[in-house]
Amino acid sequence: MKNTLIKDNEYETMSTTDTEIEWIDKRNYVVIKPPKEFDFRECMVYLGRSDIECLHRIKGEELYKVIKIDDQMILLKVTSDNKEISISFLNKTPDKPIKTQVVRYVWDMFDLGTNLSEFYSAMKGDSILERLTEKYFGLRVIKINDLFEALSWAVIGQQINLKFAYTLKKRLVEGYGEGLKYKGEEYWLFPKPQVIADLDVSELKELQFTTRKAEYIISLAKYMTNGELTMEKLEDLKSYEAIHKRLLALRGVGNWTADYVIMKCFNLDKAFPISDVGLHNALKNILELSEKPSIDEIEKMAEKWRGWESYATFYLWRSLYD
DNA sequence: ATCCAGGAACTGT
DNA sequence: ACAGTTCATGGA
Repeated sequence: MKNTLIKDNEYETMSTTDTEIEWIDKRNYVVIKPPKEFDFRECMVYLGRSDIECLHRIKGEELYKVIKIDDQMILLKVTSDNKEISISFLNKTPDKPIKTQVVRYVWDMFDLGTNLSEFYSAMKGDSILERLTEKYFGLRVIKINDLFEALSWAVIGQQINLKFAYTLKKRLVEGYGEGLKYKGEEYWLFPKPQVIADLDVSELKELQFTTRKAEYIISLAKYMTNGELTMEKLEDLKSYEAIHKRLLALRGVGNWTADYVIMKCFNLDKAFPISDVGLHNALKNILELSEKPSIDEIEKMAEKWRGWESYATFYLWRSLYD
């Protein structure tokens, strides 16, 4: 992580694996320069899809979220006019090394390193996606930087309606996560696997988790705390296929969960939760079908999406919130 | 009341 | 390999 200070009030750059992040340190806030294919409002529509989401708060066009870096709870307010993304530090102004990590966090959360123009040109001529890429121009896959959170959230969402899924997540977060109070409101972090690993199934059943969901999440937490399952180990596998196979070996993780997690935690845009009911409903609506399309039919439609299945899925999900 | 929900494991063939 | 069954509870 090298930072080159150029001049006061000019962008300094931070290199990532594939791009450079341009940003400015303004003391109690920082400014990031996003790529031109970025629309903050479109991303906020997705972020605002549940009114009981507990891991961030939306007020008007402002996103509030607490994150933890180097053992410090940092409450962020994120806003953007699409030319700049501004990140304000509300509860404390961190030092420079922490700020660089916050910049990376927000950069990754909005998947700003992906070249969306490539996606858009690949979708030209596609009967479904071309229209969506125009309609939702600048929408980016909202990532989850915590593998355990992504896995747990996917397990929670298995075979139950989304509203109840959010209720379960809220109970888990407020029961076992760390919170920060600021101006009368609470902000939460997703629980650490170390905490969940020591729970008994009965403790999660009290929150109305089913026995299976409780078993899955506790065993995933154990794998993560004993080091069998880490982000680093998965990244070392490199390919989508290898990571997918590794995730499938975990109890409670099937095809849908593996693809969902890869989509939310990795920069592998071919992850494709093809069995997803939301995806099916989006296609049914857009194509004005009387029944949801079959997997075979979706595979046929998705031939043109090859390499961009995650983004195609995400744009279809977005269409559910119009 | 009935059906389904951002599925996955288990069982039997 | 593949299809059918079970899990389990809330929401519309």
